[in-house]
Amino acid sequence: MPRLSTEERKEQIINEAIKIIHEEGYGALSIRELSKRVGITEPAIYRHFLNKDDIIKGILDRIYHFGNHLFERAKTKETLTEKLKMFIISHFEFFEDRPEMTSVVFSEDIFLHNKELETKLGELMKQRKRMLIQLFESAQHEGVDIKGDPEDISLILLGIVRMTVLEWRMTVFKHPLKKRGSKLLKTIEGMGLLSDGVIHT
Amino acid sequence: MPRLSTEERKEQIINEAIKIIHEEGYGALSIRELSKRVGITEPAIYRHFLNKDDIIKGILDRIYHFGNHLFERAKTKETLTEKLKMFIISHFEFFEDRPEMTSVVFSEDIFLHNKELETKLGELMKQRKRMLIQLFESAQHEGVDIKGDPEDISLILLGIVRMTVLEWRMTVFKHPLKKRGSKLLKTIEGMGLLSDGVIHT
DNA sequence: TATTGGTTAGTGAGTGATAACTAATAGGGT
DNA sequence: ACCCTATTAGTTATCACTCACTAACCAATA
Repeated sequence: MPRLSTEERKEQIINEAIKIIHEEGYGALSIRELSKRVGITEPAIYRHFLNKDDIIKGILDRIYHFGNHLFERAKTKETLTEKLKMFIISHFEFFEDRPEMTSVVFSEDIFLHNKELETKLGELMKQRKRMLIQLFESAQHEGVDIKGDPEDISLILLGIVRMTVLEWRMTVFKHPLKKRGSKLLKTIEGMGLLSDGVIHT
Repeated sequence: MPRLSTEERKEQIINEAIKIIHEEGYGALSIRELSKRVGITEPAIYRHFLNKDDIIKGILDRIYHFGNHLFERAKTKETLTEKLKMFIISHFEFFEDRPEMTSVVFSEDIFLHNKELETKLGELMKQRKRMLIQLFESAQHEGVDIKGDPEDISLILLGIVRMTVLEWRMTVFKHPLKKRGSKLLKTIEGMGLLSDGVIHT
């Protein structure tokens, strides 16, 4: 077996870590099992990561970076409603493509009992919310009338995304998530939760 | 120290288990630590529970039983909106009184890699959703016009509750949850998400 | 006196991490 | 083109420790 560069190996290790968490739970994520799957020995893992928590940090980084991609994608759209819809649907697409990631996202307790990891997770959640709020505020700047506190609406939207993904996960990824999400979006729109409001000119 | 009855001891063990999960995470929930906190030895724990999973089952049972209480309380209200509001606010009250429980609720991954526990968690989530749907349907029966699929609206409401509690937890339980929830409910009402709709007579 | 809730002492299996050492690789000087 | 050297990616062997769980025995209670 050929030697890999640190970058390649790091990617591989994080991939396998995510898979283990998904398939057998965080409790089963041991350096032993991880090294077995990667195909190198335990100490070799420590060539690439300081310790176990450092690996978890790597996983969180991935989610964080995806957030930026999400935001850029949402901003390409014209109206506020379209931006929000893109933001939400992108989430569903992300998880539909990477179901393993749901296991990580719904294992928050992993992160909450280590200060460094907790901070990182907090930043991640704030990032998502800030993005949404920013979408609202820049629309407001352009004269769109938002009914309701952007902070509240952001929380509501994020809650909906989370719950939908959780439900999908609990039903063992049966129905297509994106389809379920689209139906939900229609319901939301029908109720007037997603609308561009009145434009003041 | 007087010997306790099984019922009392079981309660005590579950209480301490929840506390450990809350304070140090599920990873720190060991029979050793648990017995130390309860004030008995490790094997004594096994006099009251079959194994570790059996203790977790006990925790899930508590959440389940609270659900029934929740539902009864919601049904005392007159209109659909009031019922839904009561359902939501009761959740916030529950968690505000028992912040430790948030740690359990957001540690789903504990339950998801053991078939029996996974089933129990699935039932729990279905229970909550069935309750909401039932509220919608009995209102529909009385002629109230619901805009949107009750299934979808239920998911949205549950998502909102979860996200609000998660946010509260992430901010280290700072702001009063019930107050935050009330404000959120107003936003929701203002947006028309919670309304009794048109009554057909 | 029988049952129940407790004890002490011990099991095998698995944990994250480290010390000591080696094979592979990339780059610069001749 | 060739060797030499520093660095990097890997190895084997082992550490000290924790895990869930059990057998055997004992004392308090009903």
